[in-house]
Amino acid sequence: MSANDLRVVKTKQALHNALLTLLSEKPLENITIAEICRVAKVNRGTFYLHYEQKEGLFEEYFQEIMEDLNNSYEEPYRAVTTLDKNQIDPNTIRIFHHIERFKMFYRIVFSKNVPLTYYYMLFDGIFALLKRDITLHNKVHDEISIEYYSAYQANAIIGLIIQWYRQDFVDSVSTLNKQLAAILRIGK
Amino acid sequence: MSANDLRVVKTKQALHNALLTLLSEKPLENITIAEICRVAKVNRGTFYLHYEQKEGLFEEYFQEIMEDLNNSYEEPYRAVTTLDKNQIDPNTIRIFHHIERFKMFYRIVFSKNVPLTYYYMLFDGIFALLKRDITLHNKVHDEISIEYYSAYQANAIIGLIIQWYRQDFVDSVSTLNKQLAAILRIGK
DNA sequence: TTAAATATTGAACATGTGTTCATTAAAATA
DNA sequence: TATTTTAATGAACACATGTTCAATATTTAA
Repeated sequence: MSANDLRVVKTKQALHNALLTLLSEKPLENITIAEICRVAKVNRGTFYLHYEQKEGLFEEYFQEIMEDLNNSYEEPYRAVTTLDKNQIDPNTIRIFHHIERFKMFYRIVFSKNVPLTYYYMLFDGIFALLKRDITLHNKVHDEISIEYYSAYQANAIIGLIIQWYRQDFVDSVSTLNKQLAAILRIGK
Repeated sequence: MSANDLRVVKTKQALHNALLTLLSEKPLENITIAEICRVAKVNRGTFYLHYEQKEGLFEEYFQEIMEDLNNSYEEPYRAVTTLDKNQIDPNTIRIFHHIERFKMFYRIVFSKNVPLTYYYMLFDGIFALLKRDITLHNKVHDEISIEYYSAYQANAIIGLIIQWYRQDFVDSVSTLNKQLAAILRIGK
């Protein structure tokens, strides 16, 4: 099943559109594979040729979103990231902008009936950014494992995002930036 | 459906035992409701009288486990918790002992195809413990929301647990305790 | 112990899941 | 363009899901 084959491209596109259409009507958990295929006018067997679950289809979108997250840090802004408490500037923190930008998706990612997969995708993304930064500035003592330290910091940030999500993202991006900056300032 | 009715008690017990039996054979995701009912010798319709999904059944176990977590902190040990970097002593941190004790369950909780529900149950448990401790010692500046701060710290600890889980809990409890203590010591 | 209350059962139904396989249609390539 | 390659289809299968309802069995309470 060559990814370049026009038939494959057309089929995936139809499935993508169908999922988007259905997501605007109801939550992912209430959408069935049979339904997606009916809307996409694609044979159900064909779906299984490309994906195992409807979650795999959503995952393809999410990967694009994770690329946006990475791109945020290719800019001169890279920051949260620079966990140096003395230099941090709330305005240079990009991650909350990213979440806000795609909050429609993150509402799905954080909903309680969805599998942990997406959570791990986000975790891995932030983990990688932080690890890169921590390694570059190697400001970690010998006794601390960079892996554990990165996991700690990455998930801590997601903790803020969870709290934010649970209030349906009512707080502003700048509130989140300030909270994080203040928290990091405590241990100074 | 009175929870005291002997028939209800017997039915739930049968379903619990069936789930445990099946979990020793295969992962939760591969277990079907129909299968649980066959093993439990309970009518499938009866299952739906008490639960909506197989996940609800697992949730009942997990609630007991969360009680163990809370009990850990009713002892004079309460600690992680006491996020005062100057006083922290790795040996007083109980949470990793708890995870180790129930690692069979946490392997399920953290597996990627399981719904986020259990993650949130753990998060809420740790969140509550930390919030209580932070409030008691109110060592937080005015600019920081206790909610955000608690969410940050709670999820940071879960970050360590995720990293631990991903290596199938090979590291010792004391390694985890030392890592956390060292990380907290950084911001001192 | 008897009567009333109610949890469980079994059967049935429409729909979804995941898989298979021969047939058809569309795309790649020569 | 003609030929080869291969993705998509439709039909069928066994099984799971979620729901309904009258009949039955167990428990509770009088």
